Amino acid sequence: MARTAAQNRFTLQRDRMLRAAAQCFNHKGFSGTSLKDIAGQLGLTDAALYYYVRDKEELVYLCYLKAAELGRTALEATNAEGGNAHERVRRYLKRHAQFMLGEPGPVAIMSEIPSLRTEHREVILRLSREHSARFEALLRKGIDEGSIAPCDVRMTGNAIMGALNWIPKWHHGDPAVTAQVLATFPDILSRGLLPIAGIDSNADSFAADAVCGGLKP
Amino acid sequence: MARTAAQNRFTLQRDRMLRAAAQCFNHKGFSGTSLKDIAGQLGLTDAALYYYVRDKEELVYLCYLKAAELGRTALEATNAEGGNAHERVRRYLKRHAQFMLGEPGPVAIMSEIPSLRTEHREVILRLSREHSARFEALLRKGIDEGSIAPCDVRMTGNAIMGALNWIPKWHHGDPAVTAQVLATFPDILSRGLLPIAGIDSNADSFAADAVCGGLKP
DNA sequence: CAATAATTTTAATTGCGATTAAAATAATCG
DNA sequence: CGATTATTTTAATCGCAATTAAAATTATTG
Repeated sequence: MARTAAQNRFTLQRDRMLRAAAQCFNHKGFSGTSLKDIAGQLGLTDAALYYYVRDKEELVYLCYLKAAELGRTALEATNAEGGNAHERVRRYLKRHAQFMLGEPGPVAIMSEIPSLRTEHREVILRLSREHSARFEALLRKGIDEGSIAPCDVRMTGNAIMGALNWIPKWHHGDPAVTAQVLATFPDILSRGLLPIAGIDSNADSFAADAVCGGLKP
Repeated sequence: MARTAAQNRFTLQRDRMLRAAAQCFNHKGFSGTSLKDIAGQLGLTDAALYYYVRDKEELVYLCYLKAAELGRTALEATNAEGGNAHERVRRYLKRHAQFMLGEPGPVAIMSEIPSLRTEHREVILRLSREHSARFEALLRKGIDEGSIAPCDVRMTGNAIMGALNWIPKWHHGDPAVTAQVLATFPDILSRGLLPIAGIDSNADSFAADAVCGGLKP
């Protein structure tokens, strides 16, 4: 249980590594960053990274794992605070964005999931699906209680998560922009969920639902 | 002006190449796809690709260029059809998604812009910014005419584009899902733009606007 | 059909980035 | 301090995917 000082240092240093890696991936693109680049950011030599990870694939895996856990944490923390579903969605979005852009981050965009080795890929995909499922459950709760307008929760979830996950693509670390994002994004993304008195929601979507039947992403 | 048959075949074959490349990139990730993979899809040898492009970087550039032009085309075509801004946004989203998932596509997710060579990167970024600007102008028009609720057009644009651009990430070619996406996405993404009688929009965002002042994508 | 141009392949080459092994340095601990 | 452990570096190696050159094939055209 009690971690030795060494174990702590190891974990801490590895986490610095993951942040450096994420930053490089987002700045220079995945194929454009070498282990040397990442090591360079930390004032180290590329070979030093192998003390912390088996290989580059594991490095990527750990980056993605961290990103996934961060999302889960954001949602759990928000749910723990209570409130109606619409409010929760809003607060979750803000918290998740805060994590991505601020302290625990930066977080790497998961553009290379397919090249993870099978076991790792499956872990990430499972976490990813679980997170989606929990978010969809929250949407459903909102629909039941009336704080969220009826909608196709899977597609709506995908849309919102997509917008959220894309943030690191155009956000380049400017603190003013960070503040702006945190101030506006949660509202922008949750606004479309509000029930509108007198409008029976998106009728089109329901028609499509009826026509298409079950889906299977 | 009149293109010879040969020129036509060349362009056609190159376009098949771009589609194969985009599909590979999205399926296997960028770092996971070799020229051999792309050539394989076309029943060719890797070396054959060099008849069509100078190098791999140019291949990626052309993929991205196509993706960018496709977005511009979708928006222009929609604007040409007229209608109020909210309706246009909705139709544009549908058309763009249609392009990405259907005929002219598939389209490659632009995850490797940073590793394009400078001139190419600048072309793509310029097109990208121009497209954002045009979309934001459409939002502004909607706000003026009252079909869209007042909002931070830059952030709202980013959010909507993010959700749109993320689609190829989780869409794996199932026709039923494609239909579902086209039927629901445009509504989901444009719903949040509707003015709501009795609600003076997202006051938070405006407060933030006042505080932050200018931003710099 | 001959000749020229267009397209693809075969067979090297090449270079870079990931990886490894062994040595060197720094930290920790009895 | 001496010894052991933790961390990093130096210096190779290694493999793979990109690239190239020349030859072979296929299409076009006068």
